[in-house]
Amino acid sequence: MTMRRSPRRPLILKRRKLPFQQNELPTAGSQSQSEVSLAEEHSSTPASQCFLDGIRIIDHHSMSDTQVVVIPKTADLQNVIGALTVKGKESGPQGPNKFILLSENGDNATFCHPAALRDGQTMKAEISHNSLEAKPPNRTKLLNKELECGPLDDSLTNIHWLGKMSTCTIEPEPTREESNKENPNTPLQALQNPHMNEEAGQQSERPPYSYMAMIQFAINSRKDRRMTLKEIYLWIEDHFPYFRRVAKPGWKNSIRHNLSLHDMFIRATSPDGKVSFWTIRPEANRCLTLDQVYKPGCDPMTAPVPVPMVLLPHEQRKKIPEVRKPSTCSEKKMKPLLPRTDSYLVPIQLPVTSSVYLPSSATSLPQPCLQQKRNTSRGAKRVRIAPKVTPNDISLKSRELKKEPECVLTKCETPKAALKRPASSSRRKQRLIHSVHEEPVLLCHNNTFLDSGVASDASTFHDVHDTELDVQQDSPDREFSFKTPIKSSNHLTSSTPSKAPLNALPEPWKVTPVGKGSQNVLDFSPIRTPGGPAVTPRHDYTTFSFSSTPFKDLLLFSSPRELLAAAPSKGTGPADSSIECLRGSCSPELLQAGSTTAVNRSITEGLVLDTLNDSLSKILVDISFTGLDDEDLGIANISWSEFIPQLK
Amino acid sequence: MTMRRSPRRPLILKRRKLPFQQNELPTAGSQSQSEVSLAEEHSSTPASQCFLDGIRIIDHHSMSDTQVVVIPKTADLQNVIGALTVKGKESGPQGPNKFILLSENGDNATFCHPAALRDGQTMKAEISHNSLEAKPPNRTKLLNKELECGPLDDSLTNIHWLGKMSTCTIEPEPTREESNKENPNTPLQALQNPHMNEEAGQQSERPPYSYMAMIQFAINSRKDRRMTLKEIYLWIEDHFPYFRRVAKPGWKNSIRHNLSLHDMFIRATSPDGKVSFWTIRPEANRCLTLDQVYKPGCDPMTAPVPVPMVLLPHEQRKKIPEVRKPSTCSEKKMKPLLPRTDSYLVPIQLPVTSSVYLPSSATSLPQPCLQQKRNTSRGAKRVRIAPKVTPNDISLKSRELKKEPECVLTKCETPKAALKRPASSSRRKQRLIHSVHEEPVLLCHNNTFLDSGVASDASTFHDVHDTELDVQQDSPDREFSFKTPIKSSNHLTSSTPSKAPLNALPEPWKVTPVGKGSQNVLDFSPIRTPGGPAVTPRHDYTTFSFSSTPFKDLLLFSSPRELLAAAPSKGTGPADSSIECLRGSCSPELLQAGSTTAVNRSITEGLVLDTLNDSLSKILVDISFTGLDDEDLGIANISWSEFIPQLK
DNA sequence: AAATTGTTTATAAACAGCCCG
DNA sequence: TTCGGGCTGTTTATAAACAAT
Repeated sequence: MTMRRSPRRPLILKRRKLPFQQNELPTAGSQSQSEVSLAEEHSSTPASQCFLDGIRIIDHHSMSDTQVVVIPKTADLQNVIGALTVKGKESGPQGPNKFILLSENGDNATFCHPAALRDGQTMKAEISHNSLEAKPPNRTKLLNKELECGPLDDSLTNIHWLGKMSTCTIEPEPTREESNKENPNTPLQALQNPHMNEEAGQQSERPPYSYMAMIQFAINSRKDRRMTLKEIYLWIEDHFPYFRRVAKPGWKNSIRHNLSLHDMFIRATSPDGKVSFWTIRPEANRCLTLDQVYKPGCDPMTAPVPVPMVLLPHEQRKKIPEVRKPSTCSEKKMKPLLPRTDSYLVPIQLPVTSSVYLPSSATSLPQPCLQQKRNTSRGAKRVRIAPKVTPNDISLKSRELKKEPECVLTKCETPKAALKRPASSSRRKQRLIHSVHEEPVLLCHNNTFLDSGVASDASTFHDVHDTELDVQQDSPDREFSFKTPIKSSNHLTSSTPSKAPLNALPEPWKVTPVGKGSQNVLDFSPIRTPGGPAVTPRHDYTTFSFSSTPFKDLLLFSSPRELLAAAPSKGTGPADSSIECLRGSCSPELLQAGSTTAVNRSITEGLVLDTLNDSLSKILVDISFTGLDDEDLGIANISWSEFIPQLK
Repeated sequence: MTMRRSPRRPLILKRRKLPFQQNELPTAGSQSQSEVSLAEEHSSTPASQCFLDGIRIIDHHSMSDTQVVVIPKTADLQNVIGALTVKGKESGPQGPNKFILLSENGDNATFCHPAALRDGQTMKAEISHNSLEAKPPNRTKLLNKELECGPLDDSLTNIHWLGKMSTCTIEPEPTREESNKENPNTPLQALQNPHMNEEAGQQSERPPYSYMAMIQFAINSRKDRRMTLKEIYLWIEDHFPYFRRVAKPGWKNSIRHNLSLHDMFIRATSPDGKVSFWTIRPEANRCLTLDQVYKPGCDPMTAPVPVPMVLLPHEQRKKIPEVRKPSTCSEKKMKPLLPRTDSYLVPIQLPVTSSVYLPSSATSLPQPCLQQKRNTSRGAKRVRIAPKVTPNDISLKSRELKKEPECVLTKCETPKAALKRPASSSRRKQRLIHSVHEEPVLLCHNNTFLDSGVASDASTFHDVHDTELDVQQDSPDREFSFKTPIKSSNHLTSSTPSKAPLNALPEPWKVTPVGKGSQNVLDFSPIRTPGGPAVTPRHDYTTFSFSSTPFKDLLLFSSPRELLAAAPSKGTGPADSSIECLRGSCSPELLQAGSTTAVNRSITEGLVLDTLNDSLSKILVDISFTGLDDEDLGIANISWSEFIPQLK
């Protein structure tokens, strides 16, 4: 049908580069407005940690190896297990290994975010007064206990786009209550509405979310955070009528494809094996819901975002600076709240005012760093494609900024010293490996093995590290150029098939590399555990108190101390233990599963983080399998030169 | 151009189901022919293991915690490190942790497969007499030391399809020697040859390999097993002129896409940071090369395969049984040597005669298990979609076959007993989780953590395990039916967009579930380490001598003992230690990286295994992060009922 | 400024397992 | 009962949009 034009992903999902401010503004909250309200409550009881269903894990007051697990009566066993798993992994080998499990009677779960508790305990009452979820009230109880997880906070909802949603979803077909069937109404408006700009156009625009995001929205809307495929379909159809009306039926294929592709989605089978649910890997789930991604009443394009990110002292985030080429009118209203920031590079985020996001296209960089036309600086570069460096530059420039000891190691030309682990980013792929030091592992000591969270964790940041290094080293020196002749083929030239190889670029500006020496790429993006909604602040930093390695400077920040200073409290006390974790003492799971305790991040980061999140596991596998850090290994560390003098 | 027909993946890559013989034939080599020759030499020195560049790791004759590493002078340091890494991980925490590194002078590397050593030592001389590699002699030295890795064995080459390749690749353009440019000749034959069936059609058929496979071929053809993107392009163009002639330029996009998508491919940057190479994760690399995938002179469709698989006593593998609907004449000559066997399920394989593969479409199942028309039994099912079970059936049927303790546990309804780890397959995704026992981890004991190869490993097979279980439990009992009405939409109905929803199936047979009780799904597919070419037999089984857990029955086989008995030697002595590894004592990396020592497998398995391989890491991450086996944990095991009586 | 390299999303499609009528 | 079809799930291919170099 329809000529099968080449599948076009929604333009809104286009990646754009949100440059990080790379000047040394300690800034943090320059033109702060007022949006801090969101999730800034509940900073008490630092040794407590909330999980799904309101399960809390508290340090025992006296025994360091023991923790108390408070389990609400309504909690699922699986959530208990999940929480314990997360906690256990988070705590690592040195962490407490005994748990005292207590049943919780009522609603004294004051440790957790109220929304999270509500989610677990009074969820069923939630549905009715949840007008902001914008979900058509029909089909609220599709299955037995699969209730919609209410919005965490009313202030979170009342969203522009959702508002349109709510109106439109109710109107089209009110008769879908009992019919749990799949596409009950696709026949109707399907074809007569191909342009979706007219009467129903507004409501049927393509949502600005990726399939992966929508699936997360759907799954996280459930109390137990699992959904069958069919329910995911329905949820998406309910909340995004585009898919019910105008989308081709292939969108379900895409949903399935995404479920299969991303290993953040895992399939679980009910105990009786009857149904299979799709869940989100708990360590990867940051519990994004649809109502979280919009700030109440804010225009996503211009309004500030609830909880902006911090922990990047110099990096200033801007919302999409340009007007986003106002063509394709269907996009104008579907502004994504979570535009891809800076090529998926997501900094750690602390609760600050929302204004750190530059409002809109108006504000350029506060510190103009010589942009050309687009005010994007080449700040945080994430995808680095074989940066050019010469050894000279390395030694020369490597101490420009931080002068970390590891920097030198990484770039060291002598193979012996180069026993670093291959770099890996927190992206899905793109873990750069410096081929000199391919597999540094030498040790087989007892539990330094897979357990070597140290090495694995460090490698997670290795990429950043490299980034900074490579940024500094930039000299034109290449042995063989990749220059390929223009390939005067009469059949398509570009290896990337593109619709218009003709230069029809509306905005011809380009960015010049600026001040490469002062780039602060923050690569760390800890992953939130499903301990209640994302706005829940984390109080418990005690799980990061590892003893393994001495504290090392975070390579991620131009000045880690500065970073710490800039971090606006809310658990700054244990912060450096968490940073230590970042650097070199956490196990991979800790990074993955245990980052619940990390600095509070904005929910709006979630979607972006999800990408990282989904990827992190893959990279961490590699880390686990490919390399262990040669340092921090303790006993099993073997000196290479001792054994291979001829290899020196 | 060309109307942009919807991208059509090569039909040859279609998955087909190669049913496993599930009857109890101890068989192993029923109608054995003669193809054992390939890699069956060098069964001496069982404690030696070869790695890249001819590096060998040998057990020390007296000290159990020590191994001797023999390093040829030509070996790269990185390969040394890689080998040690692999070996170390393979050995696991209990393995030797001391290495004596010896430099090897000449060619006394008798432990390794000759081809492997040749690869590492006399490689440069290899290129010239390597007519079988079918690589046009021009452009043999593209870069400094990137020499083509010669064919492992002359008997491996001389391939049907490759023969065509060699003739055609030389002919088209002899003038590409100096021009390292990218598409020097695409202009010429590009468009006038769109149907590729005529004069140059034969040589320009689409190769039956996936992009992932071809990239592996390319990278592994290099001595150092790394290639730049451009070299990958060139290699593929040289060896598969289809891409130079008829393919749309988008194929390069696909190459890049595959490189990014599969995390088996990692990008490494040269020490000076100038170039970035693409490499294959060493643990994931089974060193497949193009010349390995064809048996000398065998018709891939009908001829037996060099080293068939074993370790599945009852499962009988057939080559693609059907004639593969001889339409689309371009496919007829491009028979894939490695058809997708049984939905990517790859069993362990032992060196037996090739006849275990059923020759062709002629032979049905040796033990007719009531097939309908197609002789496919529902034997090894890999993708299981929420089979229905009733609790009654569980208890009733769960002991039908094996009566493993874990089976009962897995299906147990009481949450306490259900502390199993979520099931996970060795596919890319599809790790089934039984939601009751979501995160069984409770322990935080010292090195049982990420190090818990036991649990992780076990979980790798959990899926199979579940498969068997679920097979037994099959009763119609469902609470909510997913039945969706026929969706009388006038716009496309099927959620999976398909070209012909009209039932134009040439073969209308369907398979009936047969003898569900006697299914033997072998889910284990150890991954080969880059220790020389895949044909190299592995002698070293000592690394599997773990002490952790008592031997447990392999859930994978209906009778593990039988399986062991059926395994035709070649290291059967340590075989059960390896099986023990399979079951519950290996660390994930051992599965992943250390399976070098596992039973010898056919090179032809490689492509299929690659898929698993690429996936395994992802799954194993999940395993590492999500669950640890509650049994085999030793000290850290915590009784749930002890702590949560109220959850009982 | 343009081409190359790399990442990610979208869509189509083939196919397998499972269920149901 | 079997069979066919629909749903679910996995994987590959292709196009495309970007980003970074």
